[in-house]
Amino acid sequence: MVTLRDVAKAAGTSVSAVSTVLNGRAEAGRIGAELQKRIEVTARDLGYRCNQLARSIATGLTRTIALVSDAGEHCEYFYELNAGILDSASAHQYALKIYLTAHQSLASILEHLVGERTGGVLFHIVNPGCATTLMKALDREQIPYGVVNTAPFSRRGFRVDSDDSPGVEAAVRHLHKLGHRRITYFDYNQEVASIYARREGYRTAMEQLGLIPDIISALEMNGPYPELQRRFSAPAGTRPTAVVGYSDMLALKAFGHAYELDLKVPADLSLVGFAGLSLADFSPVPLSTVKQPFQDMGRRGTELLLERIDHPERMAEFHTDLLPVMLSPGKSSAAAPNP
Amino acid sequence: MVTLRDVAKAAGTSVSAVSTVLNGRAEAGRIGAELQKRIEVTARDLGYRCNQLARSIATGLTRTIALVSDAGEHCEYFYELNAGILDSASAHQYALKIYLTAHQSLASILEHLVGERTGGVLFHIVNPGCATTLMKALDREQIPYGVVNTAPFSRRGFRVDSDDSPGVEAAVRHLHKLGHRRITYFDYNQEVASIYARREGYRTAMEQLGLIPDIISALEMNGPYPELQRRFSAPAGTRPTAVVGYSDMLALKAFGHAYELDLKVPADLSLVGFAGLSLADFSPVPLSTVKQPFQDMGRRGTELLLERIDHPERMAEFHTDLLPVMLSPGKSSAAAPNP
DNA sequence: GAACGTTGCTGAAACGCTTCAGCAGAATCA
DNA sequence: TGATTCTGCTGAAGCGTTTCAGCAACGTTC
Repeated sequence: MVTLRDVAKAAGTSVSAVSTVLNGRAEAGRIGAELQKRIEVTARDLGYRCNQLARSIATGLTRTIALVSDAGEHCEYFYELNAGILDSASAHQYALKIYLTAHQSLASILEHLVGERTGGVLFHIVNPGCATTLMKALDREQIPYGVVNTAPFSRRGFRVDSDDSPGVEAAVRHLHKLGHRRITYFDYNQEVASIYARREGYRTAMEQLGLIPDIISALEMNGPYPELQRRFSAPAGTRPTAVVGYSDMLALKAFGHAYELDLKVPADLSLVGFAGLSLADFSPVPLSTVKQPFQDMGRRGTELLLERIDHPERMAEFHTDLLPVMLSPGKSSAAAPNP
Repeated sequence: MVTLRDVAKAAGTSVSAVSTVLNGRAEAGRIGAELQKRIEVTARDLGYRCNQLARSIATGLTRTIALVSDAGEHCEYFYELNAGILDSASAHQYALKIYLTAHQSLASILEHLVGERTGGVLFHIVNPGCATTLMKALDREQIPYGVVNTAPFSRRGFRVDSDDSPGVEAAVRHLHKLGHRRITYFDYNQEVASIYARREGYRTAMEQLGLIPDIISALEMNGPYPELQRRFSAPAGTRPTAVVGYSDMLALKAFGHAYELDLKVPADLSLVGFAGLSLADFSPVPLSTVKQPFQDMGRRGTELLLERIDHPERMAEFHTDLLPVMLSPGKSSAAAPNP
């Protein structure tokens, strides 16, 4: 390991001169051009690399942020969120650490977070319990944080999420424009912000269009869904001609039931999902879906976090950022069948 | 921030005594029971947390490993691999850092890896270029590494992968047992280890069963796939009755073409995929698939890495670990249609 | 009662960096 | 010419740990 001292010795100068030059603080006219050059050259020749740990303990700052997530299995958007966070973090020379509550106790996560003097924390958390415990501890340790793609769990920090309600509205209008009048909404029973937001979007749009809302809230996340089967089994004149799903996953579950009953998508039934990830593309009929900007959300969250790291006082005010979603028509939505 | 010194002062003793006790090195009979108790109590009362950075620079060891991946968008198994790695890492009190080559230059990743004195690196890399550059640098810096779910890129370290070939064999046998005789294999042209391994499994099984192999290697990863369409358009007596896909994704692409041509799955066409993640479950007809043990692979990789960290000399020998895959019958494979 | 062990604790160096006071010498100014 | 400012550089302290030599005090042994 080449240290500052090694470089200083090789360049025939002092450790502080080397540090100053290598950190680009030489511009203040403190170090002569010739010595500066000499230091840079020897540092490169020796393959010097700053020991960030030592720097961190000297400065009291670490260029590391963390993502804490309680995402369960098969979490689709994990990669996308990650990618966005990393994109922005690495642009600012920050590294990212990951903690999953499913694989580590809260206590041990906390231990790591403060033990390694993590600069700030991004939460992607569904379970309020997890979040509030950790947030309280972080407040005590003065570590900034915020949440991404979840409900706000505190009146401090910030929240970045997608603006879901208009997305579902757009989906309903899209179907309406295609001639659909019996549009069923399909979600499940969970007390999560996004469930309410999207359902609300559906209600609003249906009302404005003068249509009768029809909401199926499955009791469980995993099927089968008898209510849906019942709707699909009705005669063609009364059966829904379109289903908007809370998620791509649910839209595909609807696809499954339609398939069983030999309803053809999109000829007999149009389908619109929500999320816009791989599921939508790999459906037998590419799914029309409302795309959430997961990468952007990760990026935005990171930016807000870095801002809080630089200005801890801003933790006091709570800031919400809702990023727009976009309807992305696939092949699963088409003109309504003739009545 | 409460430091060792603060605790020492409060407990009326020396810094070294506190360090000794708090690290559990007091058992050697070096510290009296009474003082030990006193230190523990005051440390707890003051909310002391060891600054891992300082410890790392003092000991020269960091309890951090990294995952470097060049996984592109929509990478399905990223979460699973991650979860496995984290599971094992956190059991050993290690933290995990993530680097994606798509969002950061190799130089900057390297800078981070050695700058923060990362203990070891797990690669999940498809592009050989990325891997070898980084590996050479890591060798120079004496940082242990290994690859997970990719081809070996070096004769040092280790490789953990799934044992794909028997998985495809099992898939073919499964279909054969269901009466299928015209079984087409569907992959794409890419020079990747897993492509060869799985194709080989198909060839072997077909040969042993006395069947004629029929392989479609798409030129592109994204469809449409005219070859497949042609096969599916053939009359019932000559058309394949089953397709084994290189991945779940490709199996679903086949589903898509079947859907267009009104071939019913599994009545007219059986389908088996490979990977066994969310895609398989959310298909309209739950996909029969060969499940890869991504979490286990992550865990195993981490264990091997930690072993290399403790015994750097073992980097010299190359070790391969192939974990078994398992056929998981869904509803997309059934008895072959009557001829 | 001298030599030696053991027990229990402390002090200080070291890890690799940053930062700041300070010191020469040169340049500028009154 | 003496005072002041600027330029260019160094030395040392400090960040929070670990670790090890060393030192009392006491007990044991011969």
